[in-house]
Amino acid sequence: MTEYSALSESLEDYLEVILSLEKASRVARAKDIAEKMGVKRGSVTGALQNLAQKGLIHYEPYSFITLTEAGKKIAHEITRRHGILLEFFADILRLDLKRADSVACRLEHGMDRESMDRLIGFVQFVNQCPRAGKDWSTRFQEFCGKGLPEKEVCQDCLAQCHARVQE
Amino acid sequence: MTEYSALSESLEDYLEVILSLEKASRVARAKDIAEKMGVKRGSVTGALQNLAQKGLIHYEPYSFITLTEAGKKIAHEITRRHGILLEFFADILRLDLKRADSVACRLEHGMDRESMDRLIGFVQFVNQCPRAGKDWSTRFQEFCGKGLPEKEVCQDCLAQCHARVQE
DNA sequence: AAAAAAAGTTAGGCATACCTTACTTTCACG
DNA sequence: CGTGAAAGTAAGGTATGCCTAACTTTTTTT
Repeated sequence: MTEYSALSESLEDYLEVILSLEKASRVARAKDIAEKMGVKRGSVTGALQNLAQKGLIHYEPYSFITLTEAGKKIAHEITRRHGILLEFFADILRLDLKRADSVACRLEHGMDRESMDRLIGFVQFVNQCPRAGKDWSTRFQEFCGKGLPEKEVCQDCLAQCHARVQE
Repeated sequence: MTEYSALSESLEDYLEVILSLEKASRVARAKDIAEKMGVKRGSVTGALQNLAQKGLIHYEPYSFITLTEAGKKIAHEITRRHGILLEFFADILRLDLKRADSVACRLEHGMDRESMDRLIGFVQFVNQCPRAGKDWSTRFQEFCGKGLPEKEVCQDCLAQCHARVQE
């Protein structure tokens, strides 16, 4: 049991941002963290001290910042949550990328492991189950604008779907 | 445009709780609010003063608490979000009620209007589209345990689905 | 290598949102 | 009707998380 439930949303965000900066530039600089987080440089220092004290980053004043193994683990977990939520909102709910990303960002902290696993499963299921799939998501998009179509259209849709799986 | 985005998550929770207490008992008492929120009685007073000052509740020290029209509107909005999320996590993702409720509670503050509307649409779509529906959710549940079934099972599933819509 | 610019830190402030303890009001019942 | 328990409030404390302004360190530029 990784006891990181103690991390605040804000600190989770910091870890996520540090990970993404590490990926992009090998190390994270306070200025870039501030920029990505939308906070001022001064606000970053305190957060870094906090994370360092929790053993999640390597931090020496006036030097570069990297994640520890423990920090990396958490950052990956958050990033994964973010990614799945993004996929759900963008690919399944068909929200535009920007909005999907922003809502993923806000929800990622509220998802527990089990709910997350279910959501992952659901995204996979929609991708793999012949009754769902990409074209089904497109149907959903149409549904959002016009509601359910004529019965014949539905019958047709299902007939095609049926045919496809018999190949 | 109802400018209540300024409300903190905590205050949104207070409104939601007050609404549910009003429904149950016509008025909300500070003690019950404290109990439902899982905070101490003393913490409630400050929140109530804050809400009163924002014009969202009728509040006189030592007397009962009711929502103003503005407060009612927000409380209903939050409650609606909660309900939809609950439905999604319980009926579609098939999480048990308790967990679905707790995750709904945590996510409800992060949902914006548009994402909410999409999710509402999706829940409706899953209920109405012949390719989805209750039995499809059951398939999902099986998928969670065992993954996608044999091809023949899928073909069979779709054949039945097809037959149903031709009735 | 010195000065200027950029990056980072520190210190002090503010708002939220809890807590606890002590005090006040209300209400119910004897 | 008056008193004690329950409900409510007030005051003061803690932690988070942001801000600004002033200061220090580092890096760049000439």
